[in-house]
Amino acid sequence: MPVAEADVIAGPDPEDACCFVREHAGNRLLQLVGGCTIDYQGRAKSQLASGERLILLKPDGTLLVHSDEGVKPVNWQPPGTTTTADVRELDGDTRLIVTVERSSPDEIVTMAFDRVTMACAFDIEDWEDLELLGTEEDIQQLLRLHPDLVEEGFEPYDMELDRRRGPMDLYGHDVHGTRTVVEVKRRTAGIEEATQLARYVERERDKHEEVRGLLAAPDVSETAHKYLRDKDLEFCELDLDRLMPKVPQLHATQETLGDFG
Amino acid sequence: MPVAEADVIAGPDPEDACCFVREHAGNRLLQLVGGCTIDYQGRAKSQLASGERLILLKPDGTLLVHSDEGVKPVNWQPPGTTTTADVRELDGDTRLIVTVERSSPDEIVTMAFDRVTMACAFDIEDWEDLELLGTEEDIQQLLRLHPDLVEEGFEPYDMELDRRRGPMDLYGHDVHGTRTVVEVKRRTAGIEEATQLARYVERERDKHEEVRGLLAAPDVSETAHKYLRDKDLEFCELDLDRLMPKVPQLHATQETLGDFG
DNA sequence: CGTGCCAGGTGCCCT
DNA sequence: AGGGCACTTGGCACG
Repeated sequence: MPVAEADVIAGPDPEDACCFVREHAGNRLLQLVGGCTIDYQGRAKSQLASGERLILLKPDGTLLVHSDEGVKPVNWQPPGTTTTADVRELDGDTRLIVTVERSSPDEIVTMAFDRVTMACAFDIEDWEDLELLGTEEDIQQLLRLHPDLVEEGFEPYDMELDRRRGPMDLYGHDVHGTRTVVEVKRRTAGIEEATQLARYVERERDKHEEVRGLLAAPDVSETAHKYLRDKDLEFCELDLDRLMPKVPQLHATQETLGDFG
Repeated sequence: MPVAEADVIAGPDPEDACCFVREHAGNRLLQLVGGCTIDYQGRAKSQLASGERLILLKPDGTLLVHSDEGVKPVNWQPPGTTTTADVRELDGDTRLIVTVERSSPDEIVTMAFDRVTMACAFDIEDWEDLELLGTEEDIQQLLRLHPDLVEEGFEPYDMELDRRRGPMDLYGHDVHGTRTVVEVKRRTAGIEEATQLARYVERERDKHEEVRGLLAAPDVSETAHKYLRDKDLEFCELDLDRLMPKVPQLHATQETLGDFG
């Protein structure tokens, strides 16, 4: 297996940096570190005065501009962009100008460097997909398998491949045979989640005599709880500490089933 | 001004890489490129089989793990983490293990490298704040200044420093003196945005005789439009192409005002 | 493609 | 710290 070497150049002049970008953009994972101004125009518009940043250009056309703080890039562009590098005279200096643009929506990010500290490029190949456990989907499926964790006697309909019933997470009937809509959340439910449940239940109440609505979440905000009571809906506390440990088995079971399906 | 040089080492062995991480983590912007497995345990849980990735560790404790595609990091941690580097025997190989953890919530990301292609560290200092134009806040303020763009004769209350009236974007009365709540959106409004307006208006209708509700957005989904009609609410189309160009003046005006305030 | 909705969402501001 | 909400949200699945 060939070890892809990293090309690194320290403190290149604008011309060298420009060639470097042209050579590797859209091809390898390209990095630029240096002082630059950044302008963005597209869905919104932004300007960023000169400062030192790390620029990442992925082979798929993704742009990321990171400052020294925080998770979110200070500027970015989604995959599918095209990159241009040029050298221009600006304020009597020769500068590297890198633009990254895309269409629909039309957007452009322009980076004007007053100094390039480092440029490097390398191949990274990643064939693996992230396996994520503990999503809302996981919790839903657990509750489908163990409906008593929602409420004693609750029995969900099988909506596996029948989304025509609607976007409800769980739909079934309670111990008294009353239709019951359940909206599942993996974290503290707020007013927005309560509203979402209310909307689903309202639709069902238009069609049927009596419909209960349950918001199943590890916690609920006070405002949301009040809203639920106003709308004749209920909160159902989920004990994530008990549920989460069951998730790995669930995934294991599904892999096994996959062998047959 | 001292030019911060980048420290770069290519293909370090695990021990060297370990020292490098210990030396720079939490101090400079640290990068690792190489093949690794990644495990995350915290609010959820994830596993990622061995593949080549770019790891970024910012001085503020932010962790970013990027693969070769997409805007979102495949794993991450927000600022405030602590980093540990160790060398361990695993499957008969000596491997670099880097862990990044934090508390409240308790979370840990563990990276086990089977190869480090490159490690580098450098200082980037960025004192500048992004100036973003065309946010929802901008559009709100424009409409406050030019209420006729919402509707002929609309007059908003001055809620500048009085949030007690509620979280409504705009609140005023129309040409007939009828109370009118306006929810502003910068992009196509969907069912969620319609629901949000409905919630605000419902509260006001509980307190007052007659209240109109306007969803002001560049567009609205069909479902949302229907929902608005059902709830006796209205859609108000915003012409962003006409509004956006006015935003720069708005910001300029506010800077000027800032000189006096 | 539009529309809805989850996300380990993140970040901001307010109480 | 809790809570509501915008975000150049991004990403996916479905009609």
